[in-house]
Amino acid sequence: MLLRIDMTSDTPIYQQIRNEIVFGIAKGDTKPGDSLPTVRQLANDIGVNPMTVNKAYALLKEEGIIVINRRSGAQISDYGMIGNAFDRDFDQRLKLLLSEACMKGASKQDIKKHIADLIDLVCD
Amino acid sequence: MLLRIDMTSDTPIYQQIRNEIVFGIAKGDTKPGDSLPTVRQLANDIGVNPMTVNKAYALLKEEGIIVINRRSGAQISDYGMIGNAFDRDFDQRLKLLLSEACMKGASKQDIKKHIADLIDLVCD
DNA sequence: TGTTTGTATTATACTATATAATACAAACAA
DNA sequence: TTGTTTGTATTATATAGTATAATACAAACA
Repeated sequence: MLLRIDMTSDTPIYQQIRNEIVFGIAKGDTKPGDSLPTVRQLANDIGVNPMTVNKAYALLKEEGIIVINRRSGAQISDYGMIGNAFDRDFDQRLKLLLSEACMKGASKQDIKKHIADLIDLVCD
Repeated sequence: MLLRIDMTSDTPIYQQIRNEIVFGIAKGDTKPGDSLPTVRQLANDIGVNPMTVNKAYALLKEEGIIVINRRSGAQISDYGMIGNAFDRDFDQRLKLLLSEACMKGASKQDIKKHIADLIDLVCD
């Protein structure tokens, strides 16, 4: 479990941890049933406070992305069951991205092409 | 100039103001050369402190989206000249969205279709 | 000259983030 | 049972971001 964390980023560390795990799942590197490192282990690897990792795990748990057994630690859940992929928050963030690209002069075709390329990069 | 601001949102107000203006430009409601309300006027309309609006304007100016003449106020700049629409930050945010959709079980085709629909909604 | 503009300054309050040091109940191995 | 590891709760502290508030000032223009 190697997570790329940028300490200088505006994005909070616990959020980055959560995102990196999402990336791993989407790419297929991490699959349902796979175990995550313990809170203390991951905190030690990254070099942050255990409570920061705990916050990331709590967030993932709340989202239904992982399940936590007190002893065996955290495992990737059956994330296919979570619900609608395109909820309001998702659409809001997506609309903002599309608008920014549009505003900067990218054509609709440019955007679609660019996204199609990225999908193959990040999705399994 | 009607901006929809959500006071209960986690997104900072100055950020929401900036985003709403971006939406307006992408959709074609606001065009290069168009004037924005004065800092005090917009602050009064929305019901926030003038310095909050000023922060949004300063951000838009830094991004090259508006130009500011001390007397005549803020105007939409020729945003086509800003640079590459797909910079590192843009791709990072886009990858996260695509990964989340993938993780939740959406197929690549689903995602492309959904995005194609949204593009027509938000872009001119 | 006088008014409006964006902007700078200073102060205050609140919240989020992160670290730190403990502590505790649950789960399991011995 | 006993002992260890797990996630988690608690409390305290420090820092930074956000927002408001009250002024003040230089630039632009009628």
